[in-house]
Amino acid sequence: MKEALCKYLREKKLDLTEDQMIFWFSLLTERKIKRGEFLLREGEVEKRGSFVVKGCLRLYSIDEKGRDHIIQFAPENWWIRDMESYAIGTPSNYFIDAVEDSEILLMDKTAEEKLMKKIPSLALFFQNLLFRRQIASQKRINATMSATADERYLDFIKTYPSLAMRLPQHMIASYLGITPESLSRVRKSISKKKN
Amino acid sequence: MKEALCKYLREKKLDLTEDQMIFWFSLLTERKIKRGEFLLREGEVEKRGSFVVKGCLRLYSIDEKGRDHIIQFAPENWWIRDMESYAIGTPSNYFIDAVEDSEILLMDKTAEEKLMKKIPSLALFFQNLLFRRQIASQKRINATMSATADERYLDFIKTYPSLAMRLPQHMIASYLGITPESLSRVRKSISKKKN
DNA sequence: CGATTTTTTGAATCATATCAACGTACGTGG
DNA sequence: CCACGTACGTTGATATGATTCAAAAAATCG
Repeated sequence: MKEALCKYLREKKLDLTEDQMIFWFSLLTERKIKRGEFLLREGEVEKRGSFVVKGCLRLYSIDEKGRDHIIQFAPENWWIRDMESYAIGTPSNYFIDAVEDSEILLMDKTAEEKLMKKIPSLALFFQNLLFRRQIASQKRINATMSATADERYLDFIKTYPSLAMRLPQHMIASYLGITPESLSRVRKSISKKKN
Repeated sequence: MKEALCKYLREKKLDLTEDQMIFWFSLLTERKIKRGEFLLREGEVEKRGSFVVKGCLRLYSIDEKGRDHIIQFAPENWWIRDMESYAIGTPSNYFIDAVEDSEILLMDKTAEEKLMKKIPSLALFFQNLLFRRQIASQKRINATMSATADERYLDFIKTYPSLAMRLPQHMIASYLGITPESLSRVRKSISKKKN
């Protein structure tokens, strides 16, 4: 399972020595989780991050009315965790579970700290990931304010075409911040326009 | 003007030596900008970040219909820039201007790189800022999906009470992603409830 | 295959937007 | 320092996009 991470790092052009890789791997835990299985529940403290080798996870909240709101999807080669709970140590307001049967690599906090200390180039690499995520979040904030549901949906399938294929529609709706019914209507009106 | 930065760093418990401070200051440019003056316009490339000593800046987009959407406010002791344009070097989709007459310290990209290399503890400090911003962005994304305009407004004045006092209402509306008219009604209905 | 989940559709409703008008506050130049 | 003009905030009437609830149709799973 760990070769997947190797391959990912090569693609990201992060060159680590054999020793560095082995050291990193020694800090990771492999795990398979089934669709619907939880990695984090509201109220728990996030103590680790996950790298998705296969499958897909999601980070989401559930509001007082019982509606869920997906903050992030994590398909292959994505990292996922509740950063707030992880960083500050407070009980999480979010859930993380598997959207599909998945294979993941877990890295806990002490492991991460050791790793960053020992391999500074990795620290830089993770910082870059954080940077990109922040850029993406800002775009998403802007999009929810300035674009209609149609536009956001079209943008979603353009940005994440493979996700749009594999995910159930109600989850895409949840990510877009609309109801499944609305998404269904959006799709209908779009397909009309195309013909 | 630079003492303001010193004070800020002390509050943040970032201990730098005299030499380090002097080195940093040598890389900064002081500037005063008047209300309404631009620091960045759509189409330009962001080449620097600003630390606000006094006053308030804002980062916002303008959509095709001419409506503006405020992504971030930066009052005293905040850093502001269009990270996307800054990091990737692409033309910005945003504007940055002064909400009030302001005093700022500018740091350009080469300065930042030099600084991070020379003072690693500062790199860590900035990384922490980025972390916190990401957490805040995630919360904001979640809020726009799960909370009503009323709730988001109440949350805003709770989280940024001093900003809520100084800023014109239409800007708060723009930040919340609603129209000024709607905010006016939201405020009305809230004040009714209180009596 | 049946059972469960997901998607679609319809009708009523709700939150917010839009447009227009009016009053108010504000800062700017004479 | 006042008067004027512009920007800001409020209000009303109406429009619109999205939600809600209910139910049927379609897809998926065991």
